[in-house]
Amino acid sequence: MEIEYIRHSFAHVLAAAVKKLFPKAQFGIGPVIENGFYYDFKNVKMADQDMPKIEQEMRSIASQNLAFKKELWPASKATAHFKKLKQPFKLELIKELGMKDKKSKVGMVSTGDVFLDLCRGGHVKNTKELPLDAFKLAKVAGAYWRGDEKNPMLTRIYGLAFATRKELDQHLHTLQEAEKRDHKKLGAELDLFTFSELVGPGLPLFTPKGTIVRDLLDDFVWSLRRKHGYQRVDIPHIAKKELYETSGHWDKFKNELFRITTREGHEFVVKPMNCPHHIQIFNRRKWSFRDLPQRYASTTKIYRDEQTGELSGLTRVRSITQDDAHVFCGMGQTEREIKIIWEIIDTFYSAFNLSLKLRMSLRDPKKPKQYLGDKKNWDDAETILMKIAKEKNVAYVEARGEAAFYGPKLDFMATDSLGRQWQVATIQLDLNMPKRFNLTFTNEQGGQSQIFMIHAAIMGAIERFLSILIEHYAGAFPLWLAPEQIWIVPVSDKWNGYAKSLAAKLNRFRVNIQDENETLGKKIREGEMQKIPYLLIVGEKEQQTGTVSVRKRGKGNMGQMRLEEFSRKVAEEIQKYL
RNA sequence: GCCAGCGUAGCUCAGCGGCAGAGCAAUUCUUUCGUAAAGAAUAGGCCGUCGGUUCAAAUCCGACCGCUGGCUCCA
Repeated sequence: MEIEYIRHSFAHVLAAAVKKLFPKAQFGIGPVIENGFYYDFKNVKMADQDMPKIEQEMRSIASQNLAFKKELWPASKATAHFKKLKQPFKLELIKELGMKDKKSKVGMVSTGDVFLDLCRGGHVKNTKELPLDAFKLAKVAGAYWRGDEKNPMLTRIYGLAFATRKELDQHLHTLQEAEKRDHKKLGAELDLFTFSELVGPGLPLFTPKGTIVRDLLDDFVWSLRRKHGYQRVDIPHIAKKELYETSGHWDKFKNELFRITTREGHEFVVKPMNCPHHIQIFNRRKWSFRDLPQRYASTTKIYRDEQTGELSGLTRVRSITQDDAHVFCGMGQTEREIKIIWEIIDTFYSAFNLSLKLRMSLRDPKKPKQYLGDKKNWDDAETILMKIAKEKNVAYVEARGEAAFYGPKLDFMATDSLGRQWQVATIQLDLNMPKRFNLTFTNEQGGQSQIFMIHAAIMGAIERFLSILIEHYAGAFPLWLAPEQIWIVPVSDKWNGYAKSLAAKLNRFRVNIQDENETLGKKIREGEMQKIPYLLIVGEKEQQTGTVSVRKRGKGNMGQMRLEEFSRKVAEEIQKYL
């Protein structure tokens, strides 16, 4: 791939520039990534302001028409070379290449005479081939050597690189568009949620408008579940430590649990998950095969003590509202139940024009200690999920090591209007929790069989899903979801009375009257910026004829219409969605 | 948690050792308006918090709190 050569070559040029500007720099790795490249350095102290300097140096190096040349060196020679230059990371890499004997060779790539790097190759022939108008250093960040937090933190410089200037501009434009749609910004502008320093980081507070949207989303999920025999249950937000010791969460996530010690010294945990509570509801009595499946759903908050550095807007929070459901069934019912959930997921996401891709999240067979239970259970569960995906004839990517600690998952990835992918819904098949909690039912033969448990979240977390929706729609929610659907805008306050009478007639919708003392133009501008789906402009003409002038969001003036007709059309438009 | 950057009015930001500033928003008054910003006046500040340097700190230094972008983590 030509573009990969370009990006990789730029990484080397970046390293060469850093070597010149920071003689003490130690070099990590410099791979190609989506849209560009990065290179990791130690002993490089810099900030965003220093980037033009480095960029300039890169241009000056690249314009010297330096050839990229790969040679094979004996590992011992390369080791000696990097030892002399005090490059511990390169030495570690050579060691890790697993040289079998002394004759083993490693690749060394030179950029003219300015830089020599351990590298497998894949460059353009000469720096003169590099499109100097199509690259840009993007940002500086910290990154652990080899991605391990026990290792030293290096300075990572990210760069963007494309084959042409046009592609770079296009990408920069997309980034700009994404910034405009940033849910943190729109959330404040549209007054959907807020944070308080007194409440704490990662704990979003939802305003009246934001709460309307949350409730509508949750109602939608529930309307789909109810059709399939789900029952709502309600649970407390804390439980004794022992519940999580039994479930295995205590061992696995001890550090991320919010804990409470009562005045009598008992230890409680703020729930980080709902399954153990749902399990206790299921376990209140003995079940027969005739009673199964039992399907319990709760939309409820869970709390996880995420590290502060991981928190971000609504995407990653400490108080998470899950639309969580658990199905308790016999082995023979799992397939049907999973297909039902899958159908709900398809219906739900198509309502938002979000297309879904499937990820099969399986265990990493190399790390059995990370998972509960025995191999046979895991093999069974993974086989069932793969069989269903095959029957549905849906392509999927297999993600080894992405399973939950209690079972494999079908994870659904949504692609938004900017082409970005987000993990959303999840279906998890779990044979391990039922075992740990000893969940059984009486089968047709009168014996006891093990319960199979399915964890299902349609939105996943409402906070996160809302952030995706805000960015997907750039804040312009579809009519059924808009917290304010209609604004009635009197031309002047002489018509406030007429506006009031209209509002009363439209009270099945979410309507507001803009009767403050402002010019019409100002109020329309406000309405457009608040992304209100319909503005009804009313003045003398409208009052005399009993009509409204309809202005549709983004479309401008649609002309006059009888109120009844408008009302009917809006009702129809809402109906289309649900 | 780690690395880097940033915290000044409700919002967006200027000021960067010597009296705390602008636009928008808010309030009051004027205006009564026909499809994306009417005009005037008023009010609004522990310059994130605590400590240090200095005759003097929003400004320089340190710690903490918070935010942003990465890294690590993510049931």
